[in-house]
Amino acid sequence: MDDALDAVFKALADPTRRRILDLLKPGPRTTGQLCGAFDELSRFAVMKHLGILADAGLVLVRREGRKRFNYLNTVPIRQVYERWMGPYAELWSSSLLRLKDHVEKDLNRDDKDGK
Amino acid sequence: MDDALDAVFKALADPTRRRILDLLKPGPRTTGQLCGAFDELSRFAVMKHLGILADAGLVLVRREGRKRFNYLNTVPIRQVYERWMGPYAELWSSSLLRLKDHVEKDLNRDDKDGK
DNA sequence: ATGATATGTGACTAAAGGGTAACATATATT
DNA sequence: AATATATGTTACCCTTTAGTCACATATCAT
Repeated sequence: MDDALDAVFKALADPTRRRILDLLKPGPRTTGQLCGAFDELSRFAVMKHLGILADAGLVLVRREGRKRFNYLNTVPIRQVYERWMGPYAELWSSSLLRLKDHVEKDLNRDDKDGK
Repeated sequence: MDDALDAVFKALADPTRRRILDLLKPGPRTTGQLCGAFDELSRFAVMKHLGILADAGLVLVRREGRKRFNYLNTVPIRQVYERWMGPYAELWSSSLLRLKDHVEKDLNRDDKDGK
């Protein structure tokens, strides 16, 4: 039981990896630059996270000499979004409005029951 | 080191939970209905997953008698999307185009080096 | 009330994954 | 060639978590 975006979700599950993506948001950074941003972590921990992000396709890598530039790739994030926001879902607004109605009905029920 | 959406990402990390969200996409389902869709899993495993999804705010719950209706809430997913697709990121197209250029440069370099 | 249905809880097990330390390779610079 | 810099690898520890079993509670129908 496993879907295509599994690696992406697993990658996004860790806060350190999300912070890495935050750091890559303005533009590419080398591995060393990223390590510098994590004083509390070993260099290798950061590299491991970068590897997981790269396997998931969230980070694209370009090597230049002894430097490795890491790029944020937002395509998988867009796919995540579309998975549950796509056309087959109930419309966001109508869905929430309907739940709001239900909850209000519930509150009324609770009031009547004196809970 | 922990951000506001931590529970959401943790919740999305498991394929069973993503399947549950898929099942809720067309509309609300009761817990029992969801259990029926997972022959290979114990009923309690499904309930545990629903609890995690509810804690993350991805599933909203309305109780009616002995039934519990589970609703998909897409708001956190939209927040995930906006975190890295927002205005401070490099534009999706330009970012990818720039990387494409870099990769092509890389390929040329490799060719020259005869790798 | 009583049985059937639907959901909630406590304790435990086993695998996955984040962390470090020590070691290895590759590239630039002098 | 020799040193410093930047990145890659192997082996191990420990916490987290997905899973089960057994038991408990609440609601509907007769």
